[in-house]
Amino acid sequence: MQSFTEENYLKIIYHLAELTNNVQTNSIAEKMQTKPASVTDMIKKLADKGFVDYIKYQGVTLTEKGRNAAIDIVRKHRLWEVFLVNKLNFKWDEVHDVAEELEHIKSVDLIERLDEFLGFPKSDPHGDPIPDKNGRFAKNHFTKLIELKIGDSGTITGVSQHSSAFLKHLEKLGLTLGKQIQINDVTDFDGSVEILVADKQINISREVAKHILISNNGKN
Amino acid sequence: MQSFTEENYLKIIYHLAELTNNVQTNSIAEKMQTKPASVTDMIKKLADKGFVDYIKYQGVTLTEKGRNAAIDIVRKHRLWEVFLVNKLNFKWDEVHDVAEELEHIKSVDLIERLDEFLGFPKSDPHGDPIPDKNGRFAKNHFTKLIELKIGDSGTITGVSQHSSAFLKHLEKLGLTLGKQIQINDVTDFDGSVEILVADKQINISREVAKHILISNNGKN
DNA sequence: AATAATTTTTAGATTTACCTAAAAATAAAA
DNA sequence: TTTTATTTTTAGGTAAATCTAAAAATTATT
Ligand SMILES: [Mn+2]
Ligand SMILES: [Mn+2]
Ligand SMILES: [Mn+2]
Ligand SMILES: [Mn+2]
Repeated sequence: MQSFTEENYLKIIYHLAELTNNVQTNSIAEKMQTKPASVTDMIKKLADKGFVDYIKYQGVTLTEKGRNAAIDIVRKHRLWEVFLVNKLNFKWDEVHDVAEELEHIKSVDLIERLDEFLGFPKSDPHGDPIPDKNGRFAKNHFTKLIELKIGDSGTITGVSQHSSAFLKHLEKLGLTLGKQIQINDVTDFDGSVEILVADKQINISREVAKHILISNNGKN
Repeated sequence: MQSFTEENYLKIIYHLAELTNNVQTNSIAEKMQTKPASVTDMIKKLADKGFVDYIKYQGVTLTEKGRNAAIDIVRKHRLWEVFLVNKLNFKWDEVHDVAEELEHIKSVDLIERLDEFLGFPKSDPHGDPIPDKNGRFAKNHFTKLIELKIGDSGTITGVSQHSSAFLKHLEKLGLTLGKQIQINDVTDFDGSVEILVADKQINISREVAKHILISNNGKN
């Protein structure tokens, strides 16, 4: 059984490993909002417990056991987010912090019943896939909106930024999950993108376009 | 903001204070499954923070602030128990341990929305009253089944023992909340009680009868 | 009132998760 | 290939919550 803190480390290592196989001490420290020295301490402990493989100065990788533990926490986090949005009427920008706490509740039974209660959802309110009880899930294969060309179209199916500020902004622009969009123009000056959504033409900044994920996109 | 541990101390002191106004160090230690020396340490801290009044060797009493904090935790615990039983189909004997964890999730918004989602329940699966968001609740005024006389009748509206073993036993006997019962006889030999429930005559031990709470009882 | 039993507190340690400052290793630049 | 910069680790320490053993206070019993 892992502590609250160990679970947070595992989850963060897991997410960082999605970007780079070998995860650096400093990246973990940044995400954990702690100091590199503390991370080294914890890494040693996680290695002792068999959750990570660790070579001094070479960063860490999750073991099978570590990855499973991490995926289990991700599963809980996302299921709770679905619960908060679908059952308790939270907005998608309000759920992350509460889910950060709920994900640590230890009861296999609880999470399986919750999954059932929610109708075995496949993705969370931000479009992220929810692992099943065996840890399996389809890896999303989205294109960033910023990478689309003029004339391309598709459906908003995810976001790669979960901050409340960003999500509220999208909401205001009407850019929510499931919405159909089309690229009309890309501004030379600042890289902002003109898109068509719900029959309206709007302009979004490059920064915003970077974090919107599109699927099912018909290239021009 | 209180820590997980502080919250548990406050809740336990609150429950003990329902029995005796001045709560002893040893009773707290027993309930917390810790040592008296640890309790003394924590009591000092809680006193510093203004949650309890404390005089050396004289035990503790909750301050207004401490009582409010404790009631808030009790409210969360009981609401989560209702959720687990009514929405996730847990049995009444399976919910306590999970609720012990869930009660520490810190989000006022969450618990108010949960309350609403559940339809503002007035009591939990064990018949215990649920404080409203202002901490107000009707204090139950039940009679222990053991105190009834032959011929008395009433409705099972609570239990004063929450162990899984006890609750499972009641379930098997058909002695669940809302059931109508009548006292038919009390055995001289062992103090066991003959009761009528759902047209069936059953015998329950003195120990069981002590922990069943009856309301609305028509005396003979 | 004196003695014994119980309860409670202090003293001193331990464990977990942190921290700062300095040393060591690795990577990048000159 | 040195030198410099960055990353990572070690060393030593702190705060929270716990523990054991022993001392002190309170309560109960003779
Ligand atoms: Mn989230
Ligand atoms: Mn999410
Ligand atoms: Mn309970
Ligand atoms: Mn209960």
